[in-house]
Amino acid sequence: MKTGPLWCVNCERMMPDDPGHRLRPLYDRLLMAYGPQGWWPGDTAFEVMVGAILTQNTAWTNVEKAIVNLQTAGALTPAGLLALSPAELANLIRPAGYFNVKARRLHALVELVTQHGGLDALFALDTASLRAQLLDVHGVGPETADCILLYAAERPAFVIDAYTRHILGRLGLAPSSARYHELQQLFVGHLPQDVPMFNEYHALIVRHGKERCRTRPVCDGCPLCADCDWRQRRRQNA
DNA sequence: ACCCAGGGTCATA
DNA sequence: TATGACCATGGG
Repeated sequence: MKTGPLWCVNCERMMPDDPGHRLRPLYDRLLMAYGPQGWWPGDTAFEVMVGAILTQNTAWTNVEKAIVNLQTAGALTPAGLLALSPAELANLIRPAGYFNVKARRLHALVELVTQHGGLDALFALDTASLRAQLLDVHGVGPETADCILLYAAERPAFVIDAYTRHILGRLGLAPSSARYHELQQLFVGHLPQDVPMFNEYHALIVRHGKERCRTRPVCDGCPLCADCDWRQRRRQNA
């Protein structure tokens, strides 16, 4: 990725060339501001996988209702979920929205688990193979695959979402045209491959987004704007 | 009434 | 490659 020098428009000084150098301080500041987020909410790896599908473009509060319905129906296991008809499953997950689409996606995901003879066998795969298998499932894209890798299989996969793109853009750390893999490499390439830290980092980014998106003026009390280091913008010529 | 959430797929140009 | 339509409920 092309990266020019970073210039703080507030304090008028140069920042390190590599935007990746800002990612550790960014994490520290988010953690300081919001504290540990305790992700992922869910008791089992399978429940996390189900939640990863259900939360696609959907508020988590709605997902919780769907999870409760599945739990009550005994459908939070591969066998239990597979025992449901598409219509029954769709009805249970109705509160999460897109219920017909997501019912099919859940069945496809369970099919992958079944093909490998269970979740333990599936998660015995190396990370690259597991990610490829997940991406083969209809309805599992890069973000959902990495959510499952990180929060269910506990692999060092950094999750990129819309909030991540927004924050990186505002801080001038990546262009809006950057692709998923490029943004992911920015994090993976400049941070230790630490699963609990990746876990917390993404959760903090989402927390920050929910906390501040559309509820307050952009820089009013924002923990990322608290000192001038965060008001940097890329410049062509210093 | 309007906007959008912890996305992904598919059809077009 | 890059947009746009579509899926659908619930809370602000």
